[in-house]
Amino acid sequence: MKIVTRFAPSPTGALHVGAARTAIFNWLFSVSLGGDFLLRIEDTDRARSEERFERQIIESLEWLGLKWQGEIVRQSERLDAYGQLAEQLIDEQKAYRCYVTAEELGRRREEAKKRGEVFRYRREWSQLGAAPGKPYAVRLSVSSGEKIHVEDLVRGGIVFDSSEIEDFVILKADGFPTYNFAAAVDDARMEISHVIRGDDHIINAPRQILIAEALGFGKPKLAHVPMILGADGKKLSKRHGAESVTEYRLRGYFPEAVLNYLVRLGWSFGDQEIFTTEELVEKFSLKGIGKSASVFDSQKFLWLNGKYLRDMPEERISEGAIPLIVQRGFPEPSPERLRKIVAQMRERSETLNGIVDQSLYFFTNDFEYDEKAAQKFLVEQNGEIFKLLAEELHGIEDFSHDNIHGGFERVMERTGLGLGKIAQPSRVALTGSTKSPGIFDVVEILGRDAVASRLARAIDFIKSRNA
RNA sequence: GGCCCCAUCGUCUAGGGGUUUAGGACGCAGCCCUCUCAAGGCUGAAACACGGGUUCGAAUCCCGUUGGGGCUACCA
Repeated sequence: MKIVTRFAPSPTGALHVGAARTAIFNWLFSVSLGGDFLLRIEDTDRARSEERFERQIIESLEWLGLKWQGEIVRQSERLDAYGQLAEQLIDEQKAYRCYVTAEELGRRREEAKKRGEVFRYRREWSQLGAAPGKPYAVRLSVSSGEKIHVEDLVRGGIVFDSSEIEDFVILKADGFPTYNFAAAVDDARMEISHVIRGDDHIINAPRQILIAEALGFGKPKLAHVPMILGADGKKLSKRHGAESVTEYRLRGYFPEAVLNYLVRLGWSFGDQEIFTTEELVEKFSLKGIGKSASVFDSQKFLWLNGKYLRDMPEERISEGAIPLIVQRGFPEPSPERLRKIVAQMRERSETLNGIVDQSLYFFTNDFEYDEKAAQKFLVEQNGEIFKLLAEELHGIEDFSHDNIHGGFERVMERTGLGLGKIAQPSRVALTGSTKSPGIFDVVEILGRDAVASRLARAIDFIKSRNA
């Protein structure tokens, strides 16, 4: 059997990490088995679907490197097909027109709830309010008292009682299919062999099976993967903060890291934490998927991204950093200088944005002193050190790490102080804070002029403060 | 409420009857390295939800309880 999977997002928002993981699982499954991975846009909710979301989802998929085969299928472009199939079911008496409005139904549901009853649509209401030309929905006739067996590749067999399922709508009054109908029809039409989707769809499985059976279509194999929960244990959603792939891209995460983190949420391969994409393709299988929901841990995600950051070819980091630097209003540094900054900062950051945000003092002399740091280190006796240091560094011909080290050594000799006593105040004078790469590296990257002016600035600062 | 799913450290997970003093990872704590911060290395604290079975033996199998989650739309 040819393996065909699909990712079927509805364009009602950015690509959510939960949806992204579903896409990743489908993609990995098909790629690892030499099958096809298709993309279908489920834009049957006219009110909520927007084209910009579709574009955003596609962009995220491309960014993650999830390539699909063939044309994108849009359900909104296939209205005729769903309509026809619905008509066919009506002709075969497997479905019928329902004239009861959604509002009326809502009212009845309310009432039933008040009485503590479970509301289920009854066929006898179908002619309620029927009139020529009046809009209607199409409902599937569901006979009660039957067992519907769902074979799930992750969970095993699940049995539903058809009595629990009302005659649900397959075609809305606006002529659009409902999710269940469109999905069942398209999965068959696109010859999807395996449907891998979130746990929250388990409940839809029997309905889609009913539709496929009514239509005489084959049924794809099903695999329901556990959901991703927020830190509060609830279904991950907008209120959990950064939850879209776009968001993480903008925060300076790498696509490989996003892929790696997401795939490990709910799937595992022994003890392994880090996977290249090639390894994932090689090692992925449905067997590794767990059954319980997982909590999205942004700290581990950050750590993983940092891991990738430390391993990544330098050029790629530099390339990614340039726009961020420019975006913050600084001129683009020379490649050599950027290379040095990146080499230092990649050890101290987790994301691309982190690198840039933590190295602002490399790009401007006009930075603020950290208040506590200034309090402690920009004091009278250190002013003398800055003067000596300025002298020693000024005389250095070749402004390299080793020669700078020598300059510091001479200051140490002249003052009788240890390196720490000199480096730390200098760090504050040069970077405004007590945290930075090694002081010789900082000095080298800054260059003679910036170092001189910053030391002078610190000396002035001390003076003005004492005045 | 009804239906469905799930249950190993705080979190992601390994383990699927004896190999287990339950392993790894994030996070946390300590130590080492060290000019600070990181990175890196080492060490530590930290879990089989509970109750019944089955079995010579159960984290592993079964049942129940409890807890959590999902769905309950002319949303997907």
